[in-house]
Amino acid sequence: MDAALEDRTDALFRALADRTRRDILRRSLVQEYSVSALASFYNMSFAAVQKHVAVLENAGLLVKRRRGREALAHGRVEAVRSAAMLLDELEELWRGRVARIDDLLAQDDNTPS
Amino acid sequence: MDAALEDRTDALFRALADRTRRDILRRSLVQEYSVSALASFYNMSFAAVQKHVAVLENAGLLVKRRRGREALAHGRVEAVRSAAMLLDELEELWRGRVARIDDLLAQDDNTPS
DNA sequence: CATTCTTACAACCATATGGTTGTATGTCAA
DNA sequence: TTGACATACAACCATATGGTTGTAAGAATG
Repeated sequence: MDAALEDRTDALFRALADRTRRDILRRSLVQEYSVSALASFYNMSFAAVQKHVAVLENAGLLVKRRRGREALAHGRVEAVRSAAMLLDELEELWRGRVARIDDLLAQDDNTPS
Repeated sequence: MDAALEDRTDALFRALADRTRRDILRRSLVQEYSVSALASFYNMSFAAVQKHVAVLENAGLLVKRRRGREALAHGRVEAVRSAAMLLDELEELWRGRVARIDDLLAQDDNTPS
């Protein structure tokens, strides 16, 4: 398994591992919000929310588009799906019916000692 | 949404956000491994692997049972499923066909300012 | 133009995380 | 009983994370 893929997977799950970010994601999956509109929902600074948005964006879970002075964020359901598929792979592994088991368990870094 | 539920969700995704832990989970979903057996797969200290196992256990992704002097770890596919279901909820939200949208978006802490 | 809104980003701080080594304890085998 | 093996856990360290405030700059509006 590719190290870059693992990096992206780390970022994906890490982005999901924060309740504020999950809430931002929920909202921005339903409709577009400017960063300041999102910020108004939480009792933390604008900059803090801005950072959360950046983490989600970095993980591919959300994209921003520019409209005048504001940045409109909307969630990317495909990224949510890809996270779900990674979990499905784990489940398949458990079911014992994975063809690519070598691929899944093969290590490049973190190599057996 | 319950704060305790959010805590568990944080722990779930956080546990999944590390490649070593994902690998431990993959392996222990297929079969039981003692902690030291798991440790032998990675070039880091036994204690480091032990901590990763503890993080997975704490997130409910894995359980340990005792056999003599060794602790056998095996993955809990139900926890993997519950993580997948959380992602499914996000997807449903995006599809716009969620009945419990109020429930999902209602905040107790992180209240609108 | 001047002002206000919205974003971007740097600097800083406290705590969490992922790793280490070392020590203690329990279990199996000789 | 002694010794080796497996686990547990504490202490420590460097870096990442989640928050803050402050500053700068682009875009809408008077």
